[in-house]
Amino acid sequence: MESSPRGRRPATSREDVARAALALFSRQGFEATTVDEIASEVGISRRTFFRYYQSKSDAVWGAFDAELARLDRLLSEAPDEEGLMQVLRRAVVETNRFNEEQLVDLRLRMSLIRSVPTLVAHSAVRYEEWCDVVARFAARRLGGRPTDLAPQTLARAALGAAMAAFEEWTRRDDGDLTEVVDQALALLATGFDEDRLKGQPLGGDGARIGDKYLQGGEPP
Amino acid sequence: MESSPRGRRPATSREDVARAALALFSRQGFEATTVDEIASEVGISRRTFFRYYQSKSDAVWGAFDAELARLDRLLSEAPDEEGLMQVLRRAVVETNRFNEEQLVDLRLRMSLIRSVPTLVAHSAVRYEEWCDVVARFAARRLGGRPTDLAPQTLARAALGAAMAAFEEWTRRDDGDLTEVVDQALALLATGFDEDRLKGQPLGGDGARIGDKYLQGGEPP
DNA sequence: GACATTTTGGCATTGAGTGCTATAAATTGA
DNA sequence: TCAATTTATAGCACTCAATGCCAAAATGTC
Repeated sequence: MESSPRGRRPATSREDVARAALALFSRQGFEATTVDEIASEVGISRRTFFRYYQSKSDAVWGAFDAELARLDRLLSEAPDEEGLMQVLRRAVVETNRFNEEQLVDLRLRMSLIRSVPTLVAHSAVRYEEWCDVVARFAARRLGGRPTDLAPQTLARAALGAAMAAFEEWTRRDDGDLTEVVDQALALLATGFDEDRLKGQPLGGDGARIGDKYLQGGEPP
Repeated sequence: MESSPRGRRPATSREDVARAALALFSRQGFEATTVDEIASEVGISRRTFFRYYQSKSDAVWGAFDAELARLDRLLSEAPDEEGLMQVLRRAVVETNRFNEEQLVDLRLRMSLIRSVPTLVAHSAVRYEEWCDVVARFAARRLGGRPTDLAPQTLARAALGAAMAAFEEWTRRDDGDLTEVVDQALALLATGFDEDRLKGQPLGGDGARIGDKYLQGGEPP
């Protein structure tokens, strides 16, 4: 099947390195873990670690690239009849459907990403790639270039919604990730109109937005 | 007037350090500028630089803390009758009203922040503080805690809109910052509904949203 | 076995950031 | 004027991430 690989075989894989790194991070903390430790855990040299991941932070992001590609595909393949926000909502929810094992890992990753300052910082770089994908989609739908105000605003706002959903999901130990993501994006589509938020029913499952999104809100 | 300061006088000020740093960054680039250079430019030691700013990146953020406090005040003092998004929109626009001299600096700062990866990363940390302020406001208005999904989604989405506005303003050399910020937040309040985006008039100045926000969008 | 290819390891270097300690400069009070 | 106190600074040592460079190891090919 595979064309014969020519030179020396890799001593390990990106996956194994990420696994070892994540284990160490969760055991002794991100900052307290040095690259040397990760490297020696996997049996490679420090120098080689940096050939697998550009930075210590990058090791936390696992297969994010693949997820991005999937989001891009989902957004591109959506039928034109389906509305802008509806496609976006469905695509983002879909890319966040994981099995139990993946979810355990993801929860660990996300809790690191949102609590360790170094990783909070680094996340901005990775999330920018996510925004680019969404902005390109928005530009196709709205017209204009991906760098224009409308696509950029939509992309960054959608990112914000997704981040809020992740944070909510990470903080609470129960709850379905896809459901929270769906709620956040639905919320975004309301334009945060107070009337719609507090009372009116929303299409789709017919639930009142207020029932699901406003924990402390009393009816007017 | 001032109570007499007790010990040795500071050799410089945060403002002067920031000014020198910014000048060097703009001349030779952020990465190519070392903390030693900045320090010696201001006539202090490297060690002392880190007593003025926690990191090299922080020097780019000038008086961001003051801006945050102002936003907080504007959001707190708004009348209850004024709608959620209207208050937010007005407050964010207001905190971004600067004079010509400040705008020159700001343009430089923002162009660094959005183009230098290290600063893109660091921005996430500072922007989180901004989100906290908005989330607290949203929680007061919507009920519940600032960490709940709705306030968090609104805060992060609003941040996204503001960032998109800054990016647009920084990229184009003309254009009024407050106007672009206002447009982005108005856009957010539409919920990105395609019908509203492409045709319907919006309250306030009565302009069609499509006229202002969609450069390439043709009427349906 | 010679050769090309790919990965790895080690070394040196740069530069950010931190902890510690001594010193300089300023006010206050006797 | 001198001592005590207070605050800011300078300098040193150290850790650690990240990068460039080059030699060595491992593998397939001819």
